[in-house]
Amino acid sequence: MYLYNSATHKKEEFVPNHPDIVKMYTCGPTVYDYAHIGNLRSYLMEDVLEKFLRYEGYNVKRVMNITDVGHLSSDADTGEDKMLKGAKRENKTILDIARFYTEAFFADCDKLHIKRPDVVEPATNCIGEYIQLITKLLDTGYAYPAGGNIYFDTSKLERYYVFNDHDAEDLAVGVREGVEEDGNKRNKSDFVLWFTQSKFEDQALKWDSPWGVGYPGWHIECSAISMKHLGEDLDIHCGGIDNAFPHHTNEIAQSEAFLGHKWCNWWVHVLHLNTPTGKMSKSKGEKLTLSLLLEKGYDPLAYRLFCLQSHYRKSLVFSWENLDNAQGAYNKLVARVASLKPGNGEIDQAVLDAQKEKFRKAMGNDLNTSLGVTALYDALKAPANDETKLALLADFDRVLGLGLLEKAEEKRKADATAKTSASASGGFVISGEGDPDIDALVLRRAEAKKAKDFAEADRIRDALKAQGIEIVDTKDGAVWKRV
RNA sequence: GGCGACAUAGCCAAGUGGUAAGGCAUGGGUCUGCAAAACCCUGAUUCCCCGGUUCAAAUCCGGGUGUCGCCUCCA
Repeated sequence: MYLYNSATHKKEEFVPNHPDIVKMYTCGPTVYDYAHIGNLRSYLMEDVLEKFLRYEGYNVKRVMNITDVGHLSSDADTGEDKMLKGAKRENKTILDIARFYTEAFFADCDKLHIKRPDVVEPATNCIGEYIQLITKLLDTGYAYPAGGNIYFDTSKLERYYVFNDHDAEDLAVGVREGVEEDGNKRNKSDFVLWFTQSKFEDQALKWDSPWGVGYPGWHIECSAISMKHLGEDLDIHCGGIDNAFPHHTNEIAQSEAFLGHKWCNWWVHVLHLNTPTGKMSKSKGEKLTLSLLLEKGYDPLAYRLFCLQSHYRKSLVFSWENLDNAQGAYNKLVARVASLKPGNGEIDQAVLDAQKEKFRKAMGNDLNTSLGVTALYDALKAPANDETKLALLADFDRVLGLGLLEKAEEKRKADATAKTSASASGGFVISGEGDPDIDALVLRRAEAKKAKDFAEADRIRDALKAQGIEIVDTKDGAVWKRV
């Protein structure tokens, strides 16, 4: 497959270091609050990448960290730590909070059909590894102590700004409010590997180290956790675009200084989901969590479709109108799949192969998920029997993860249940929950219709609608449901 | 201020030099007492702007403009 590499700014043919395995690392969530759907977009697109690699026959080992140290006590993040404060009042420890939001994160992932990585490692599990890494960097002269902290010396590297042509002089330190230049640094771009002088007054988690009691810097966890589980090299490192600098830049600096050789070949960055007014994480309005989408009646998989219709390297604007579009498209897709009849003839191998090739080509071109979704529609329109179409849909869904066959099966079952629970009266069938009062009204409306008293029929329909009950006529009778 | 990405219909988008896929929405039709659902039909003389190369440019080159991101918390 061809995959865009942020490190070279080019689409390149993907070739893993070892033919038998693809080593993949993902920067995981900071678990101090619920993830918003913009966070989840990144994990969703990375999930598609992993699934496509598997689809192409690769063995994938994927590792994800959980950031549960370093940021939790920060007050810099405007008001976002309210939940943490609230939880503190409830006598929960930071680790309880981390556990709670880690579980919430994976619960969201489940709903979006995002596969759990093979290894999930909390940052607080690997203090020994960080110390080992930092010790070697100090021994080899890549790191230095200053003001109680250990810093990485970026001037020791031939090339520090690997993603962009930054110039140290151009970096505007202090552009953001609350960020002050650290006088201990030898170079503007140096960064902290180990803190003993806490930036935050109430840093709750601390560990002993050769340099004093403290806690690790922001970047060291990803390098150490990756090496712990994937060894000295890495095929693909993923994350949101905001991580490219400085987080990933610093990871490369410390990892390659430690290893003495090239570390990771492919850097995959997912662009942001924005609101019409700007960046999601800073939006002032309601926090867009997956739970909120569910409360409003959206299917999480409609959100997945919404993401898949766009491309991971393009920023995407979220609006309720856009999500409505996606939900409508998803419902139609499920309905069309549900109307296919299984066991309808033999699979047509020629059609199957031709359609699969189109899908592979689309997805293999830097994960063109928009064309991947088009392949679903092409499969539904293919000149073949239903058995072939179902086989294609099942095949593509291994990567797209839209759960189309499962949803279609649910829909078929629900329709069948409604039919069997229908009560018949004089040949007129009423489907619903079986409420006798409502059934009686529906029947009265049917009789009014039969007598061509449409005014009365519409009156009953409107009256029920006022109670939140909708009647839909079918050729066998009427179906009512609460909306 | 510096660096980077992106710009195609109301919206999401495909497109990698040969005359603008697909999806959603809209509008029209069939069906229905009406409605809903379903099905059929429907849309860009043009791809942010201005130049250039070419027989031919959404695609290549140059110059603008706009939007978004990063510049030590961020997916």
